[in-house]
Amino acid sequence: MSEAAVVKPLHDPGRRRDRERTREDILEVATSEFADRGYSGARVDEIGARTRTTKRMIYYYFGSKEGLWIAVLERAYNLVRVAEQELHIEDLEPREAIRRLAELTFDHHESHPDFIRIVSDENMYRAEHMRKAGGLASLGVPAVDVISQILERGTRSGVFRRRVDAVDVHMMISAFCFFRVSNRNTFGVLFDRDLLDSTLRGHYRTMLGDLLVDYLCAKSEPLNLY
Amino acid sequence: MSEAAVVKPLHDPGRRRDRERTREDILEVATSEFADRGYSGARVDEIGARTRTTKRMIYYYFGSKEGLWIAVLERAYNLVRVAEQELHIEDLEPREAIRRLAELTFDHHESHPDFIRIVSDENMYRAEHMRKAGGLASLGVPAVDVISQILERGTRSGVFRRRVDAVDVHMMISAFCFFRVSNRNTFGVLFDRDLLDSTLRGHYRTMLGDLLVDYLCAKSEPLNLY
Amino acid sequence: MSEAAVVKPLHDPGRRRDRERTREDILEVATSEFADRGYSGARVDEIGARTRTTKRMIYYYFGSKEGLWIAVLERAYNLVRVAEQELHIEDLEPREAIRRLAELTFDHHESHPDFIRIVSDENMYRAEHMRKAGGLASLGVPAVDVISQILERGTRSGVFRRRVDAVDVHMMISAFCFFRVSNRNTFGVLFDRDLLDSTLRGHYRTMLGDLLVDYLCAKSEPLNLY
Amino acid sequence: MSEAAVVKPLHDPGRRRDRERTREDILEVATSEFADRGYSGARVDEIGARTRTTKRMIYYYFGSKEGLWIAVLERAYNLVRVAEQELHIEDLEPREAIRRLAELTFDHHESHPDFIRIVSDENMYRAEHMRKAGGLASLGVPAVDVISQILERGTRSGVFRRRVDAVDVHMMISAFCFFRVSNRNTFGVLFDRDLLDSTLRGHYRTMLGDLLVDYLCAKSEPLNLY
DNA sequence: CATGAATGAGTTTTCATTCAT
DNA sequence: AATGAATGAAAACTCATTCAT
Repeated sequence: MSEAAVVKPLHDPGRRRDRERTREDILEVATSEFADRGYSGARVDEIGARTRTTKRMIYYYFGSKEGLWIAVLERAYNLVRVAEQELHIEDLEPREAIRRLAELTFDHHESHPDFIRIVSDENMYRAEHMRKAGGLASLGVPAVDVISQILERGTRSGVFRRRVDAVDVHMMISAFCFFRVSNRNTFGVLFDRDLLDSTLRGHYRTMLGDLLVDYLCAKSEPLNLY
Repeated sequence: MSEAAVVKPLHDPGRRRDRERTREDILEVATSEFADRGYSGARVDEIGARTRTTKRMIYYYFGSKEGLWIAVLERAYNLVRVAEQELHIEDLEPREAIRRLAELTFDHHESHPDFIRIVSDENMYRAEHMRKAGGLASLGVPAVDVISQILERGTRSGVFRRRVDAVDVHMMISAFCFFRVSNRNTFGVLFDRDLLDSTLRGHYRTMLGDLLVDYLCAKSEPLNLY
Repeated sequence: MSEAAVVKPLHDPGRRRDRERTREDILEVATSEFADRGYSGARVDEIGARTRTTKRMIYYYFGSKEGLWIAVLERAYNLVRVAEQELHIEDLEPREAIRRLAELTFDHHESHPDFIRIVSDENMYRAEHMRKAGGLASLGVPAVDVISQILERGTRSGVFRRRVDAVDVHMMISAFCFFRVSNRNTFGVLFDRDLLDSTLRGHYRTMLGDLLVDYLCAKSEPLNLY
Repeated sequence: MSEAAVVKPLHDPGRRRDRERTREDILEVATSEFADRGYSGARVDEIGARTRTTKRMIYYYFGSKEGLWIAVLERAYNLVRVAEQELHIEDLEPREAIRRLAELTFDHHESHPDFIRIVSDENMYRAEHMRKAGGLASLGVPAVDVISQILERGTRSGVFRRRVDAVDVHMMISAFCFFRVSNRNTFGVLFDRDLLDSTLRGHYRTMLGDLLVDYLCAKSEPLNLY
């Protein structure tokens, strides 16, 4: 079908334009399209076509395809941050707390494959857009602080005998959860196992907790990161 | 620079043509270019220009950009398989064997960032090209067999008390090693830590071994995968 | 001459853009170019260059070379239909009516060699594009109805004694008129006669009428088509 | 599939090469391919691939795609000429003779659609290749001579009262027979009738004879061609 | 603010043909 | 004479972006 053939009832001129609604509409469509085809593979035309308005508005609001991608990235990370803040594990026993934290990450990754795909692709661009964005630098610090507190409590109480760095714990959790989603497809072909098979969900969720707890509780030399 | 400005002896008339050499030359350049810019972002023109021959030969030998990508994927995975076959850990103590295996994977991922980027991008395409390729299905089985043997020995000797599945062990190792490279950039921005910092190399290499050994040696319920 | 050397005001900024004018402009140029070189031989570049706008607009409005060809076909047949509707022969004596109808067809074919060439080429493609087009199926029915009425009147009045099918009469007329134009060149080489020689025009025009009238007025067995 | 991937057992080096067999093999394949896709649409690669030998031999024997097309044209017309020479109608009653001649043409066109398609396409090129070929000029004369003799006998005997030119009779026959095959597809779409439907074959074959006989037997003014 | 039309610069792919033994 | 590898030029098509009201 030719480009010119696209005829779409544009939004009702009699209804008050809502900038925020239009922006949000575009961002939602763009997130889905970028996640589906990657930054380079996504088409501005296609995003525009799936929007309530037209392609022209993308340039109106975001300036360029890159500007749209950056806005999508910022929005995606902010949604994660909001989710993290809903976790309340201050009073849990340290081993249980680390399990709950890991499970939250596990669940969030599973339920946000679009986010994983966008982050994956941003890594293909060596995070250059995140660096441009500003406001994303050190966005992970609060999450690490939560881990630090758990580790501190566990160490004080003696259940965590290994000396570990909170960022590294976060990395272990992320690696496990991220890989399971991001590499699902190639892993499936190579090993004939679908890591997202719903019957395996509990298995992997428990495994992650065990992995962390076993590691943290084992005795180790004092940590010397650098 | 315009294409026309490139002055290059198109082929050496005095040298015997060699299908395999030409193909391999193209594959090497394509691997690097695809890794650098992704499938969609890479340019056939550019790949051709960096080759001993011309863009035209890409179509002569591989038919299309997609055909070239598939050939690159097949070659990349076969190089991994060859590396795996050089590992000889039959006689090592089980805990030491699993550490050595993990370290091999760790080292290979670190020294082949191109491979990681290509696999990442193939996951963006939901491994559709790998499925088309044929010959890549179940390519991972031999690697899993090695793990199975280590686990069996460790279980028999009593050092491994946890019942685990070999594919899952492979997944843990891969997730750790893959994520460290694939997500280096976004992780760096969010947590201000370069996972590939050379001074941290030993730290993470040891961490992976500890993680696995702690997990495998801990006592567990009998495994029931499904 | 290289494309780059063509200096052309790409569009007149002072004049209102007009979808229909642009489309029609492209269709006219395309008709001429397709007729001249055939579907496969015509060049999108060349069509674009002869247009008020650029090659890009061909894709904007018609999506592909094939889409343009289909649009050209539809337009060409619709022009024929319009011409047919201007014929008013209801009150003529049947033999005279059939002559006038044949002469209209004769004249139209002679004055629209582009149309003949395009139809010839579409037959090379087994009319696949016409089938895709839709809207062209049974487009000939009105023309056949006109013939049916003449035949009916002629039969009733007794001047047409042969029982004939209207579609077949149309076929005879078309075959004669079409061949004269479509096969002019090979016929000229083989028989050293130019069927379109202007001094022969009246000769062939009369011949067609005679052929039909002689046939229709001759006595025949009852028609049994199938 | 890439070009390079074509692996075909070339002809047996131990068997004596037969130039003529190879040429004829190529010509047959080329005729079929040219008829199927037209001159411009046919691919030298594809013709080569369907041959016993390789594409390279086409250039070896025919010099170019155009050279091959010319050779195909010459061969096609020579096959027609051979067929015409098998007709023996010297002793038939003139009306019967003209019917038999027309039927021979009718049958030949029906059974050689490849020939019709090639001639159609050559007309798209304004017979430029036939003019280059040489040996095809006035190739039709013998066929016209046969008609001249029939007309002469019919006129002498008084059954043909119309004064007609032999070339024109040939044209009428050709137009009818050629159109039925060449325009089968577009006619089918426009009028929902397949002119080559086998149940209509006798109908059209008889119609052509009637058309000619009615015309030739009708009384006319003296012929004055120019 | 909003928008339909338009577009320059690439990008993949194709094709007849030639090279070099 | 025969052939496998190679190729320059051009072709169709795509894409993010801007024009002009």
